[in-house]
Parts: sequence; structure tokens; C-alpha cells
Amino acid sequence: MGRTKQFDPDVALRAAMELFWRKGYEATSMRDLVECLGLGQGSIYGAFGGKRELYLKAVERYVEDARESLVTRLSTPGSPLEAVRGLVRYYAETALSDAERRGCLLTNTAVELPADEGAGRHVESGMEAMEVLIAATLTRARAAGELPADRDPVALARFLVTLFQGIRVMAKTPLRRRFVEDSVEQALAVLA
Amino acid sequence: MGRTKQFDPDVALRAAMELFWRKGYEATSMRDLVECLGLGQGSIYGAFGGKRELYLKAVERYVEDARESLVTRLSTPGSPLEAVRGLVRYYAETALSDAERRGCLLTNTAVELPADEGAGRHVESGMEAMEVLIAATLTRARAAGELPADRDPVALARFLVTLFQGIRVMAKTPLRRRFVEDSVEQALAVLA
DNA sequence: CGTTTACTGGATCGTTCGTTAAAAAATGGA
DNA sequence: TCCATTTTTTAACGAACGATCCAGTAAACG
Repeated sequence: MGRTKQFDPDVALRAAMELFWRKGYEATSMRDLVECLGLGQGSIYGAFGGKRELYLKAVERYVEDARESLVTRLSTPGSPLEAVRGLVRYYAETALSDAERRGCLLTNTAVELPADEGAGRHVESGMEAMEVLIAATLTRARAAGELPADRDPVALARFLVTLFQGIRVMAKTPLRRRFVEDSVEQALAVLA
Repeated sequence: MGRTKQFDPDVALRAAMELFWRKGYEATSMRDLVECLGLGQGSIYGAFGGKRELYLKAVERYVEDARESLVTRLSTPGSPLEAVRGLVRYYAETALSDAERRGCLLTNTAVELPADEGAGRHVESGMEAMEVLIAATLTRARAAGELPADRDPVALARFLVTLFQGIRVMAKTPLRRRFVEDSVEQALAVLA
């Protein structure tokens, strides 16, 4: 009963995610979103609530996507340690080839909205997912003898996640290449 | 000739720096600044130009302060390697005890204004200063035999600067403590 | 087919934005 | 002391903000 939606909320949410990702929360206006999503202002409010609600849903979607991509990337057949090392390289390449310097939406959110509880929950969930997935893979690596027994997979995973945030930040500066590449080199040395 | 300034531009700039640091660029309004600096809008425009100019000057001041503090901290008498290790610990402690989660103004600027050339120059200058100072200290450490001869002080310094950015990001999330402490542990292990 | 219901698109709400203009106040040299 | 010059203060500017409203439209159901 009633008129059906004439747009795909999923497509619209993804478009909003891209815009917020590129411009940040404060610098994105509802009018920017209207233009980018191709919807009337009323439709956006009807479907998603206000600007903040839309942002939170966009971050939530981002976390889901990221988690999925991470699972795929870490469950390659073969050496678990090599999978993590590949992830480090992949992450750096992604950061360096990001021409419009949008960085990582989780990093951006953590930095721009540290006091927003809702945003904090999504950031927490995303970071935790990375930690858990990487730690699990490193545990497999240790069990396979690829990693010395005295190394702590969880601590290593947290270290890598933290370094990833740093890589995303440095990749937004003019000095990106030198810093990111040298950081990857050191990180790979740690994953001996 | 003419009326003399009734405020100290240096004090005002520092107050502006604190406010931008805490709230970010977009989320800080000129009215916030008027209240925080205790000046009329006209006085701010007369002394510093517009909002963006004031922000850039605030970042510049921040870079000068940070460089100075870093020089002091790395030129302690005694072991150069221990000075760098101490810096890592100090940086993490500072990040964790930052109750209002303002993070590092350079990190925040890099993330929020990656496309601003003026801001980029200050960020570049700050990051480069950290790199140079840490690398020089690590070079001294290597010369003193505290660091294996095959370690690259410059690459290590860049790695540390990148990790510092990550620490500043993670310290803004609800998961701060676990991630920061484990990252420090790993970094100190690298600085064997 | 008509009624009901929900969505659409654009106008418009009051507020706040960064910036500017102009008058009042204060300084130092002539 | 009085003028030239600068700063201070306050009000106001046009534009843009997030949010809301509403007439118009289209789909589903009796």
C-alpha cells in the first residue's frame, strides 16, 4: 500500500558513503548529498533520518564492506603469515594509489568525531574486527611454525592495526610515499 | 601613531591553536573563536586575516612548539637509543592521557584538510622535522653500537613517525589503551 | 476504479556561517 | 592640544546550513 520507493536505498547509501568518505562529515552538506544521491532532500530525510543518521549508516556499511574484504584477503589458501604480509602490502598500495586522498573512513571518523558515541561504536567494531581477524591468522601462522612461539598474535595484530591508521594518515600528506614504504618495510621485518 | 593593540597576538594565537586542536577546522566557528580569544571579530580579522589564515598560523605555531619539545626530549645526555625509546613511551602516554581526545593537531590537519596546500606544507614540515630529529638520534645510537649496523635510521624514523600517527588515531577511539600499549610494546621490540 | 497510503521534489523555515562596514575609542607625533 | 592613524566594537551583510512542510504523484488494495 502506498507508493513504492523509486530508488534503491542501498545504492543511495553507498553513494553517501563515498561522499562522506571523500569530504568528511562537517564539510559535506545536505545539498551536496542531494546532488550526489540524485534524490530530493525530503526523500533523504524520509529514508535515512538526518545528516548524522545517514553518516552513521554510511560508516556502518563501510565497516561491513571492510570486514568482508578482510575475511576474503586473509583466508587465502597457503601460508597464513604470507597472507598477513600480503595484507600489509595491499593496505599500503591502496593508501598510496588513493589519488583523491580520502583515506580510510574509519580513520577519518575516529579523528573528526572522537566525541560521537554512535560513531565511536562503529569505529570500535571495525577496529576490533581487524584485530580479531589478523590475530586469528597470526595464530594459525604460529601454529604452523611460521612465527616464533613467543610472539603474541593479539599484540601483533593490534600493532598492525595501529600502523595501518598511521599509514592512512601519512598517505594524506605530501610525503606519503617515503613514509608509507619505509613503514611497510619495517612492519614486514617484524613479521619475520 | 595610532592606537596600540590591547591584546597579545601571541597569546591569542595560542588560544586559537588550542580551540582548533580540540574541535577541528570545520567544526570551529568564528564565533567560537571570538568567545575563546576574548576579542571582537574585527580584531581577529585585523590581526590574522580570516579563519583559514588563522588556522594555518595556529598549525605553524604548533609545529614550532612540537619541534622544540622534540629537540629537548631527544638531546638528553646518555644513551641515544634510550632517548628514542623514551620518546615512544612518552608519546603513547601523552596520547592516552589526552582526556578530551584532541589528538595531534598535525594528524588532525592531515586527515581533515588533505587537499589544502598551505596546511599540507605545515604538515610536511612537521613530519619531516620528526623524521630528521629521530633519524639523527638513531644514527648516533648506531654509531654507539646500540643499534645493529644494518639497520637504516631514516627508514626506522619514518616508521616511528607513521606509527605515532596511528597511535594518535587509536587514542581517539574507545579501544585506545589496548591498541596503544601493544603498539608501543612492538615498537620497543623493534628498537632492540 | 477509486481510495488510501507512501514517496517525491522543491520551496521555505529559522539559524548560523565567514566576512565586512562603520562608528567610537585610544594612541603618539606635530 | 589636536590631528592622523590604528584598533576596538557592534551591527549587519549575503550565502549557506540542516531541517521541515506540502502539494503533487504513483503504487497497492478493496
